[in-house]
Amino acid sequence: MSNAAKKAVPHPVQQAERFRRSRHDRSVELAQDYVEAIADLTLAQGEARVTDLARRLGVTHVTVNRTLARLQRDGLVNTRPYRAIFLTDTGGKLAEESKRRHQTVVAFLRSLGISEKISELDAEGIEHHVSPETLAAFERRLKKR
Amino acid sequence: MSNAAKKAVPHPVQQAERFRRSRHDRSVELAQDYVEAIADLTLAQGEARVTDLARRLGVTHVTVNRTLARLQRDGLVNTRPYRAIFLTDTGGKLAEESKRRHQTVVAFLRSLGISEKISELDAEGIEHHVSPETLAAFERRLKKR
DNA sequence: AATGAAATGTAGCCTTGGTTACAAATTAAA
DNA sequence: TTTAATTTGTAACCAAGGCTACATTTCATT
Repeated sequence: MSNAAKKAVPHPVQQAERFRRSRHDRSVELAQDYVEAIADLTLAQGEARVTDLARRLGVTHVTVNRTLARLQRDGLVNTRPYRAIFLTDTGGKLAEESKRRHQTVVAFLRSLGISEKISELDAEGIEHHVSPETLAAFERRLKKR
Repeated sequence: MSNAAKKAVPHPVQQAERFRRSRHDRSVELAQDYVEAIADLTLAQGEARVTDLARRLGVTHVTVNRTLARLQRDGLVNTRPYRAIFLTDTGGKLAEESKRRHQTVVAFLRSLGISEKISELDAEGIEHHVSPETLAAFERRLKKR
């Protein structure tokens, strides 16, 4: 049975597509978490330092360091040894977008009667997988009542 | 070091907690995707084979192979060289739970007016981050109209 | 039963994201 | 200004999850 398609399985290719996207999402999540944290810290204390990020993200400063190198490579941040970290324009935009998305998801969950704590917790994972369409639906719902 | 806490930042520790959880979630996602796929395939064709899984998950058979080794190590599947893959009791339970969660999330998104395609796509990413509380809220909402 | 195709396994490499241990630079205090 | 503490950087390791290339097994077909 080479080419004959007698599988009773549901659309293997499309399935694969889904997993691929969800895998790709994962690679962007970290970047979003970082730029968001950097934006917050910069706002709150004037600058974002490696140690702050480490504490905030719950990892060691080493991990932060190497991740920042990648983010710089990808054009999201500017760093110089022993200096504060700054977002590039691209990074800044990503941060804003992420923050907005995060807030929307949290507000939406809250509107379903979920506690603040759980809303925040779940949103952290969910927000990265919400497409523009779904985000729009959330916002629609929030306005509508 | 240690005890001085004079940061103006919002609850760094709790923040870190969130990230930690979301990181942990990621490590469980793959397992869920695999057991779900194995359950589906077994149901649909009587057995789950490496190649099917590879096609389904959009990765090479090599990746599937090594992942299966990990799943076996973790007690979710039973595999023997050149044989079909079977779920353990634990694996089976996880698969069912995952499937139910997946369906609920999809149904919930659909109920918000989101297209089937997008619902499926987003659910794939979202479902892994939905806590029992939130899932319950989704179900509540689905029943309530 | 022999042979060729398909499935499965293995070796070895890559990137990401995490770690500890140690080195160097910066900052704060004596 | 020297010294001590803190912050940042670097080296070297680990596991997970991808890959390609090649070897082996199984299966189908003649």
